[in-house]
Amino acid sequence: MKSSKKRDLESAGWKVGDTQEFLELSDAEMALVDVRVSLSRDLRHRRRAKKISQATLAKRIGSSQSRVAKMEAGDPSVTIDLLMKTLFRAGSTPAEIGQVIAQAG
Amino acid sequence: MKSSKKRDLESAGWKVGDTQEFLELSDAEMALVDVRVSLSRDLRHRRRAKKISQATLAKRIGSSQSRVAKMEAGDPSVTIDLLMKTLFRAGSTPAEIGQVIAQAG
DNA sequence: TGACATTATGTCCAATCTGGCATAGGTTGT
DNA sequence: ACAACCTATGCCAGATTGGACATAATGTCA
Repeated sequence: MKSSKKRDLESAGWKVGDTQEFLELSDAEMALVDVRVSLSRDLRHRRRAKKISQATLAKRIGSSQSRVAKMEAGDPSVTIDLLMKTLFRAGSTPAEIGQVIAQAG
Repeated sequence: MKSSKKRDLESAGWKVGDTQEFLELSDAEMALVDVRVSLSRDLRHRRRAKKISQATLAKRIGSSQSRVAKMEAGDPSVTIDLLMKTLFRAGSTPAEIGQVIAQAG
């Protein structure tokens, strides 16, 4: 595990702790985090490409600015289900989302 | 919406009701269901390819037979997060999962 | 048919999630 | 510096989820 990735996870709000404790994040769980982070970034890129604020996007998709912020931050309180639902609502296709996931990690 | 798809959703436990009520399932929500169903089928195919029972898989990934059954059935109580976590635990790669999602629908 | 394995369905409840609110922090333009 | 806008963070109540258990339904083989 590269320490840069550990910093990424920590800064995103994941309880990582020291190296020992870090091992409790199984491979599967880390892969899930990678997927979540990839979808988060995609959402942010797409919103910025449309040049709209988090608040505007939130209103359009029936959520709140704070939750959009957490989605884009890859916050642990955000599920992949919510991210994918949001991306679909924002117009993404299964092919695009699949592509993002295929390149996660 | 093809009535065959409506039957599929109903038989999978989704509250669909009549046509009017059915419209409440937005495009985004239906896309999500498609993703869920695709991942469900992939999980079942992979388990059968390994020739192991739901109970055996459940034990290996730290879940229960009933939940594995619900995962494979695309039950509404199963999230995409759980399906992806299960697939990762079973050895799938992001590329494989992304491919499945890209072809959902 | 009977015995056994496998899968499906229903329910429960602790844990997790989500929209919303409040507010803090940050950025931009004047 | 100020105002206006945008983003981040903390929190909460109501809703959803997931492992577990029981049990029903289905499948398989002799």
